[in-house]
Amino acid sequence: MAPEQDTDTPKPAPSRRERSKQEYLDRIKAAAEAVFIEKGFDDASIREIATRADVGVGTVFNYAADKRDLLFLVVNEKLEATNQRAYRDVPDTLPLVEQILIVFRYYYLFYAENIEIGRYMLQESTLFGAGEQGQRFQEHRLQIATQMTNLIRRAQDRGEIAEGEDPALVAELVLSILGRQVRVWIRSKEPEVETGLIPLRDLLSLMMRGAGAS
Amino acid sequence: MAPEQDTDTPKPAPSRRERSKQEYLDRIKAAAEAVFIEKGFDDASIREIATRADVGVGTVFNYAADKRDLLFLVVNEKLEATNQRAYRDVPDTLPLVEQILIVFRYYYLFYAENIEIGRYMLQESTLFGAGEQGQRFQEHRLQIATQMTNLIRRAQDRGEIAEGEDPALVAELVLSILGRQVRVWIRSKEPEVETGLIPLRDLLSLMMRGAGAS
DNA sequence: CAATAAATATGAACAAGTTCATATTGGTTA
DNA sequence: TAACCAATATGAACTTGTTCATATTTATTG
Repeated sequence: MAPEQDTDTPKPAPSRRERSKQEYLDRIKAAAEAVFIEKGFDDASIREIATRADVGVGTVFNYAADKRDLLFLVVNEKLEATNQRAYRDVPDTLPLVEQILIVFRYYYLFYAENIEIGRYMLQESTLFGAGEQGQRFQEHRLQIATQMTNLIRRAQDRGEIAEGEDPALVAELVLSILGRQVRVWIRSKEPEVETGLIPLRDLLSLMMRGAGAS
Repeated sequence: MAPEQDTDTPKPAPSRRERSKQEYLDRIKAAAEAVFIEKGFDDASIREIATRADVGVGTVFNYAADKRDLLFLVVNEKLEATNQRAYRDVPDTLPLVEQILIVFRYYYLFYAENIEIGRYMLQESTLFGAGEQGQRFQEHRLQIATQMTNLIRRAQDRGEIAEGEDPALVAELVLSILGRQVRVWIRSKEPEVETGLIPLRDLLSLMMRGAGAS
């Protein structure tokens, strides 16, 4: 109950400076999230975020390299949480295509929950990689690829995927399908999750059986 | 030799105003292209483009809705030309995968020719659709899908693609592969065309034979 | 505690995209 | 030609992301 360990313990009682820093960060993150959700990325202004966080404009840039970085400061952990949940909830007994669709549904739900920001995220995800949060975002992508590869490898062990195939390559194909379809989907006026999943099922089935003639 | 037909002919002798407009447009396009190529998208400034075109800043915005629109005013026709050339040069006798790779090589060459702008284009292509040039860009994408569908339909006629498959769905899968790989490729430091094409061949082959076990 | 150094906060200043009221030009009508 | 209207050009002004010299706060040392 008493966390009052001496120095050198894993949790050496945060200094006043560290506490202050954390408080600033929390306030900025909260304000940024609110404004981004209210107004979308383009119409959100740093000045308004700073004001709501009760912080100087310049201070915001001590916590995020730029506006884009600020957005990903807010969404990165949400993204990671979504991903965690998605793979945790995949039943081990379902056919691969159904498993993938469950994972994809989580992603679609995430984007649907906040369309404006989701649109912007997908757009930026093409290149974004500089800055701390950009780095983190790209690492998250690697994780997604790894997890999908594992899902496919298990399907291969079950005999659903041909012996000789490289699970990583199949995963690449699966994520290609997701990438294009989610972009098409999110461009529509009011993207609806179940509607968006329909073409995914078709494409995944096609991928499984192959396009070539016997 | 004398194009001095009366009114109502298809080409009714451009009025002074039309000529002037065309000249302004030409000057702005030329200046924009030069500056975009010299400095890339972000570092190109409207003011410099206006100065080089010998035009007021405001005038630029009479010819393009915004900076992004200005870029696509310059690149849209190049893109369309590239696409034309790509499909014109596809031999009718090659296997489908090789045909697709020839088309893809043209796309990669286009992007490689001007990496900075290419990166920006791929990023914006996710959502860009408002404004005149955005419209045109999205129409171009539809055309790309149609052309790929036709290529696949012909392969189906040759017996390369299974009878029952929908060529449009197969085309969707092919373009999914392209979309992801070109994004991964262009994110690298110095994207080299032939290197970028390697994973495409693997993925297209996988697509043809299918991932599922016999 | 006083003095010093390091970390952090701050907002004025800057740069660049965009808007818009006004001026200019081109076409049309009397 | 003169008078009027519509199209187009223009740059001052506004907004907003971003930088940076300075002020403030916190930690450390003597």
